[in-house]
Amino acid sequence: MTDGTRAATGAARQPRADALRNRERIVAAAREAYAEAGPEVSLNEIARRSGVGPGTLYRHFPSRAALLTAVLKDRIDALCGRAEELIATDSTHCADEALDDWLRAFLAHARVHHGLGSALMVEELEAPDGLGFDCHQRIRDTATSLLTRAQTEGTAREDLLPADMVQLVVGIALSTPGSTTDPGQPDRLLALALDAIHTRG
Amino acid sequence: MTDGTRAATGAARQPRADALRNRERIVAAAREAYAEAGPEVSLNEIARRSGVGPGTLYRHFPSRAALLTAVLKDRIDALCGRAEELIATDSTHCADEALDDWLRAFLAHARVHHGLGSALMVEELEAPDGLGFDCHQRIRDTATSLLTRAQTEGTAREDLLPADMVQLVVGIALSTPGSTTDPGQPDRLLALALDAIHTRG
DNA sequence: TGTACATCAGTGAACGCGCGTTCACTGATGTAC
DNA sequence: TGTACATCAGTGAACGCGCGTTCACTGATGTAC
Repeated sequence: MTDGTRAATGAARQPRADALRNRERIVAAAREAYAEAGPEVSLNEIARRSGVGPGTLYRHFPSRAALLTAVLKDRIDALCGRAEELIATDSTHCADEALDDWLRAFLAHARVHHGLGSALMVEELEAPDGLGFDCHQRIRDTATSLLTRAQTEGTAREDLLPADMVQLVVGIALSTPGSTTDPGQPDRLLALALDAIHTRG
Repeated sequence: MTDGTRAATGAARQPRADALRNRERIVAAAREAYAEAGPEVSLNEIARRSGVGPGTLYRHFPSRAALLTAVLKDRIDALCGRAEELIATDSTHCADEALDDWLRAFLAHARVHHGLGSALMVEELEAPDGLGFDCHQRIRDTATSLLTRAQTEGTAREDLLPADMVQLVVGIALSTPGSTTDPGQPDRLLALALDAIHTRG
């Protein structure tokens, strides 16, 4: 008892089965709720959808940002992971095409989450608890890799900053909500952006 | 009394002096509050800043949209009025330059209002009470005139839609809030957008 | 000009609501034997 | 394997808060004379 009961063994107790289950349910409900109602949806509403009490939600995610990050992590991993894989292995794949494809996928991701990606970009940086920073950094890294490759190939503007490229696409996502009356607009705006990103000729 | 007391004379009573005064104070306070805290700022907060009771605010502006519109109307008039004037009179002024200048001013306007312009664009259309529609239409008309002129001169892409051009700039405003850590970014993003808008060569 | 009055703007307490958040209690489950 | 127990996750009523909105009452002021 002099050093506590846990430190002596050095092994943490296994997480309870119902805790894991509930955590998963909360994340799933949050994912749905965010997609339907945007990132401002209330935490009580998410708890209700999950079928858990608000206290349970708080136990798993002490802040709104923590939950947001948990929801995004999977998607961002998928989004960036495949791109990084492509960069590392497939050197024959056209750098230009890879960049365009990725930005297209990124836009789709940001739009389906009601500009939730941007919420992370914009808000999380103000709360440097390291939660949102990971996601943000991950996207920046991937964007940098893709852009640098295209620049080396000479198909992207030399003076373009990766952060600017990302932010431009985030802007498109924010200005074209899911309820827009013109479903073709996001693609047209992205085409414009890609046009600006590429070198002329 | 058979036809009411007012209809007989046909003249409406002059608005009271304090009513005009308060209306002006509310609009001024709202303008400040929106610029500082964004378009989601509470109506009670605006009333507090104005030094009037909440009831007074409601008497003048029955909905949030009505107040928003009143705040924007002046600025939008200024923004669009001068452009339209230029178009009508100064045919020697380069169409290209006029378009760029106007989009630059439009971006500055949208940014200082925390994407408030976009709030109008996006939300107001859903409540077709004619309040937000005026502002939206005004901007679209100006954008169309400027773009058409540039297209005639051959300095803007033929396939570009005015609505897309506006939306792209709105996106830049939304993705670069006033608190951004990179004050040069909005200009750089606009330069990219302008690049996409213009024809190559 | 001065006065009486009808009109209508201003007031602000109050309501109901949903939010974020807490906490004392209950109960499930991982672990040691 | 089975059992006792300590741990810790779950619960959900409750709190304080600020919001949007209302409304009975007060008071300012435009108008008629």
